[in-house]
Amino acid sequence: MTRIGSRTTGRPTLAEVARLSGVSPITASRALRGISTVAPELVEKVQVAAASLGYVANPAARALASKQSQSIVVLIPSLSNHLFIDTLEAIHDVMRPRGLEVLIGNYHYDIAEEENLIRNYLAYQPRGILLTGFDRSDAAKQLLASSGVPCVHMMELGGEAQAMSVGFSQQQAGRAAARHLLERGCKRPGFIAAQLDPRVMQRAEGFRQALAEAGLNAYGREVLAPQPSSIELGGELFGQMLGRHPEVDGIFFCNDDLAQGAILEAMRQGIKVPQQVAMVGFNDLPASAHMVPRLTSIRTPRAAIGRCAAQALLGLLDGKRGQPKCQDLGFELVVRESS
Amino acid sequence: MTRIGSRTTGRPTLAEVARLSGVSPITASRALRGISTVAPELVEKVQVAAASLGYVANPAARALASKQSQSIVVLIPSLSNHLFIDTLEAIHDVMRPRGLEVLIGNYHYDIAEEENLIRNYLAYQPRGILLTGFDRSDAAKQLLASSGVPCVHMMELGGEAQAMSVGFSQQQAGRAAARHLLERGCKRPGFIAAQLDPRVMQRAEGFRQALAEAGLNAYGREVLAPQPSSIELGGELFGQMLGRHPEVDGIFFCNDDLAQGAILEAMRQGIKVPQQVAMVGFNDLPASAHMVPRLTSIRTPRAAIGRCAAQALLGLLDGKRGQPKCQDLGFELVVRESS
DNA sequence: GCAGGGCAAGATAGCGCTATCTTGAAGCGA
DNA sequence: TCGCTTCAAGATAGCGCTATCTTGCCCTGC
Repeated sequence: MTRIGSRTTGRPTLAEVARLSGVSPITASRALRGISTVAPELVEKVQVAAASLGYVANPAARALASKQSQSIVVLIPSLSNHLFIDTLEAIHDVMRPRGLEVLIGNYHYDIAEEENLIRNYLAYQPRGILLTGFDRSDAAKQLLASSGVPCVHMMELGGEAQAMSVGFSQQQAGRAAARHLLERGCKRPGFIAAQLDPRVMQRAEGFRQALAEAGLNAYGREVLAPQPSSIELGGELFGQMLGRHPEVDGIFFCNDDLAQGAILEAMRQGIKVPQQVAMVGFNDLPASAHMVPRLTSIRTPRAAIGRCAAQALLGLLDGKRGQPKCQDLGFELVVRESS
Repeated sequence: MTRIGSRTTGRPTLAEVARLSGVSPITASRALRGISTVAPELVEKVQVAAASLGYVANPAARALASKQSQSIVVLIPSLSNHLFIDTLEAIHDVMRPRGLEVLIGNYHYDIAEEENLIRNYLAYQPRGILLTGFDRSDAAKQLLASSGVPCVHMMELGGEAQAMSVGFSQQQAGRAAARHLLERGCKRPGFIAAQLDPRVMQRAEGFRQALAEAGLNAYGREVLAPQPSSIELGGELFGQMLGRHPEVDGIFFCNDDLAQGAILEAMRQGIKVPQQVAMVGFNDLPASAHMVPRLTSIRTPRAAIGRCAAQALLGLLDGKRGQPKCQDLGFELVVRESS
């Protein structure tokens, strides 16, 4: 009879599996972990016993004994933004089949909150950490470095010399947008951005560079807002742009939702896109291809970044050598009706 | 000197905190957990020591010793759908300040996968589980029941007698949409749906009931597709509706993205909304208020459901009695230009 | 035939915490 | 003053696993 009221949980333990299959607990442990030194017929017996008891190993005990959890941590700056969802799902798709739990930390674009999350999540002894970009507090970097937990950086490239990164050049993407507008004959291009996180500012920098190279005033027509980007804000900022710079004939938006809001606002105001103002978005969100007019956008490999970053991390865990430090997955200008 | 190469992790332990503050480990443990039987000056000393060492308790050890993790599990059918993001964020906002980790399980609308996730997540000995709806395998229900882990069901109401639920009546929402179309003078209303999960079908049922009560053929004009809903699919299904039932003069969409796709498709085809076809969406997603025409929709309390469900679960954990079994948070018909 | 190597299986000893029991000093009334 | 309760603090004993060391068997080869 089971002892009721003891400190036990009622869940079957490895010891019970071992007893049922007539081996020692350590052999049962090895059998279930697929360690090859166990005889095939014992493995079979143990698996049958485990299945019949509905045994699932206690992750806490496992983590404590082995000094390693089966979890990996992903730190992202926002969940409400559709962007990171695709990346997260791809990460899940890679990690779960390997039995790794994905712990998600959302730091709401707040460096201090990120540092805090890192401190707390390191206590879980994760197998690895996936980070967004390179912009974090020195204390956070210090924590990560001294923990020895493998890290992969997503979205941006470069960063610290030793850092592993999977992403694309935000700056080049900004340049590509500018060049496209110029090629389409825009003489007075403008830039609308929100959130103003480091990646947005890199795109802005690329955009400005390309304008400067074309002999235009790089900072001529910009409307920047610190709040999170949204369709609603896109309409507003577009209105502000028209008020301040009525001559604008092409706009690059740092995110598609802003551009979508602007397209809808333009329709309300009877402004013709692209005849009066061309528009180029960023990220190629699902709605963009269906706007009227369909939105030209820079498609970013969000899912691929998640997948490759996850795989790179697994590579680090398996001790694979010779992995590239820096994976540039590029981006793609998808030209549609709005430009 | 610390022993290198031993089985230890290098992270500071409770024992070190205790040594540094001159108390026993158990007293340090109690001090850090805020257990009131420790003298204030000792608490202070322990906290100072912990801070100076950068001590963060090992969750695995804590979970193993106490038979309880500091995590709660949320099972949702999809992440890519914007719907559950709002709910998830609200749950996080309630749980994290209480020091609870949120483990997210996405079962991709697959009952078998959900059962599997439940089996695996129960091994974490979570403090509680938040579930989506009531539609799951008997084995899953059995697992949950015998685990004794408190559960709260989100999105739908009712279900099993003992179950705690926070949501709204999907059926009533479907009725409300139908009644609104009828009030607006629609004589030949139709219904477009995708995904066809249980909640969608409940809305369909409510919609049909209201039509029947008005003396109309309840199943007259329906276009149902099993694949996930999306803007693109909305345009397609709208096209199918027009092909099969050209007389349709008002459509209820089971999700806003379908309606958005239909509005955009209507614009392309030169079909006037609402003059030729009125449209009513569901969920009031962010873009809906900005469509041209602005989309009438049924606003669902997604964030509130997450928040209330999380609070209800905390209530169960704290052993609060007399909580309502069933919290109906209602919904709101937001009438805009499309109807 | 026997020493030695190889290797499957088991015994042992924790991992870093907390539940529970024990101790001892202080407080209090008779 | 004494015996009682009260309660802060500590000692002890695991939680359920796995790393590591040990055992003992079998197979070689000379």
